[in-house]
Amino acid sequence: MGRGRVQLKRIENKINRQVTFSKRRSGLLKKANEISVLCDAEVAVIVFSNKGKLYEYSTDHSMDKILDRHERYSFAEKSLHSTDLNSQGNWCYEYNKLKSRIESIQKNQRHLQGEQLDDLGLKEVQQLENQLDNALKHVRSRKNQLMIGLISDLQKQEKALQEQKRLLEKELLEKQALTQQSHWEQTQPVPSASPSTSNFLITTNPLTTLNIGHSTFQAGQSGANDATPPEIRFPQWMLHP
Amino acid sequence: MGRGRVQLKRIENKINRQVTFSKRRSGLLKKANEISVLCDAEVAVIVFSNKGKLYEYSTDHSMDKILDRHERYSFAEKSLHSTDLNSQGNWCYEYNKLKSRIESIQKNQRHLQGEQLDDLGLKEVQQLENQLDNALKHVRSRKNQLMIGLISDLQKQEKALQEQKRLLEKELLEKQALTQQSHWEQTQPVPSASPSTSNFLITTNPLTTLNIGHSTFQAGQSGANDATPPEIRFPQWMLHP
DNA sequence: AACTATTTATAAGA
DNA sequence: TTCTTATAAATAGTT
Repeated sequence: MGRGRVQLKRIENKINRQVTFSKRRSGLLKKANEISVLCDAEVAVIVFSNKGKLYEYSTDHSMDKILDRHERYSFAEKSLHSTDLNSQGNWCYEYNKLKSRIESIQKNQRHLQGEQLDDLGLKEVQQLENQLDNALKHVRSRKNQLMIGLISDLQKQEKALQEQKRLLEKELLEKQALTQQSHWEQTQPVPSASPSTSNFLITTNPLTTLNIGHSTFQAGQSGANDATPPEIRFPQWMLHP
Repeated sequence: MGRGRVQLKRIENKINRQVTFSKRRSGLLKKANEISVLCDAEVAVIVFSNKGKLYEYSTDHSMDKILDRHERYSFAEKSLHSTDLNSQGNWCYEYNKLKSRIESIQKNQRHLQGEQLDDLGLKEVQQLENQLDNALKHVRSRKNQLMIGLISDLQKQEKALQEQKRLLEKELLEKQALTQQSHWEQTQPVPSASPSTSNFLITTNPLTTLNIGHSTFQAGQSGANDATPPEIRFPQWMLHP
């Protein structure tokens, strides 16, 4: 449909493929809706782009219902796993279903970790490579985001520290002035504690707050950092990229 | 698409509806296959007729894989299933144990696919990056291995073909010689058929064997290629890396 | 994202 | 169901 007969094989030009995907995807979903409405059928369509994005259509927006029905329908080949376990009823059936599911997931996961690749063909390996490449892009983007966040936090912290330093210096000057004054006037050997102390507490506050913020940000990391002193420093990897 | 504009509403005439269903169903599945092949997408289509009969298509015949991926992608409704089953004793306990195990594996898997990265901290993201990088290396190595194997096969094939060609040429020369001889001597108007034919069969053998290997490699693609001639060629992606 | 020349899909008819 | 055919839709290539 269009200017030129279409070959049923992968479109190699990336741009073209993407454009065709977009057009045909909407066409497919439209047709799915049409047959569903016109013929009173229950339809589910799931499409993953080669970049891993999901697009879907389902009659009445009830994807789960349809997938459930599908699962129930393909109930034929299930006896294979649960033959000798049939005596215990469907709990056992469900249990073994989960078990085989775990196996299949784990197999997939091993592939994603670059293990157990011998049972994959060329096409599958190619797909896997694309998938991993894509995942890596996402992960690096997330890492970048986190690093930018950390840098911004540190910059705020730096600013707060400078402000704190400024206030302390100011306080020190005042104190010196007072001391000199008292020395001169021979009165008030102890400087008044209340204003200066309250000042100190206030200026300390931002630092504490920032540390809290920082640890919140790091919360997901691991429990192994518990012993780390509240010292501000860059992680190793940040210093050696 | 046909004689008359189509109204997007249920076709009331039963026969008509049935016929339209049949036609559009095959159209839908065809288009699903097309977008899957053309755009390298993973597609699943499930259709239940209003009489409850199931029709389906899935890329590479791996419906379960795609449905799993879909479920992983949209994982909101999980608690729904496990809550009402809590009351049934220790089968249920084991069951739920497996279930939570699946969830944890799937979470990890999502990370390996570059999804759901928001709940990861910097250190974890870093680890993930390394892991993926590593996996990618392994996958590429395996890919390389497969490609080298394929190339070596093709080279053998080439060699066999050249040998075949050589024999055919030789045979042709002999035949010509015989013809000339017979022409000259006015005897043996038909050249002896038996040795040349048996030679031909023997030399054809390697080609057939290699084609079997090749089609095994392509097996995952689709059933629509049946009409493709047994031509020897590289997959497109191999020519444009 | 729009625009067409074409190819495809398919509604109606047989 | 299947085939044919007129016509509506989809879409490949282009802008």
